[in-house]
Amino acid sequence: MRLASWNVNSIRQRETHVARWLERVQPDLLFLQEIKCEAPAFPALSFAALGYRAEVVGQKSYNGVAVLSRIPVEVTHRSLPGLPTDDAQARYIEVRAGGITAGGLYLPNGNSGGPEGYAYKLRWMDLLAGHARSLLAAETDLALLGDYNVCPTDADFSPGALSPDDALLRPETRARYRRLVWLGMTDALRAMQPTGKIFTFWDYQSAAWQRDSGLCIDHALLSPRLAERLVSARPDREERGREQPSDHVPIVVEIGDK
DNA sequence: ATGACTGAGCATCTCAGA
Repeated sequence: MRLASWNVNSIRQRETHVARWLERVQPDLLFLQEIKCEAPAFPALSFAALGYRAEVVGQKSYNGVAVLSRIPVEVTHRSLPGLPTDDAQARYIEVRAGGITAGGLYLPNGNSGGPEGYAYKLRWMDLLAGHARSLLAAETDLALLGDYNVCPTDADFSPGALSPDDALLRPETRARYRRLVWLGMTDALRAMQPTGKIFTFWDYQSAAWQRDSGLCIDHALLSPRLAERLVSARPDREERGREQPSDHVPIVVEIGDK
């Protein structure tokens, strides 16, 4: 089973990038973040032509997540369980597919909106950990993948790419990411490459891509039994070199058969 | 010293991204 995640920074700007990538990589599930549109504006037809159906949790202008699948899926959640029902931010979608549960997430950045904005990020991470804990308690084969907006360690960003007090690397942020890992989840990218640089994002500014000044903020966490089936996990850096790319590249995780 | 990126939207500027 091939799982993937990609923050596309507007699906309408990246429609052809995504279509070509689906043809090239052929994932079973592709989770998308920052689609930046409501469901009716999602270009579902061009993906349907390639054999992928879309489940969309849309939002105008900001955020927005979706999943494209070439296998049957049942949507289990369209928002993170535990958030207030009036929370309008489209950041979570979860499906059952191919015998596993897979959540696609777009975690709040936390640098905007002052102290409230950062508190929202931490609250979101607390709820994510609580949700993961209950799924794992029920022996669910679980994958949580997406744009976490967290650099877990100092190996996960280039020197100078972030200010020292950035919300992506504050101790409170990292502690909450570790709490997720300590539930028994395996960071698939790091399991495949324990040391050295792994980047999934390069800023559009300051020639960050040309200088390879990047961040590792897109992650795939796997429950214990899925981790045992892990075959490969990698960011697809090729996509960052294209014309008018997203600032993030896709991550691809291969899970072997049971 | 200067300029310095991208996307969306009740837009020619502001907000957000990270």
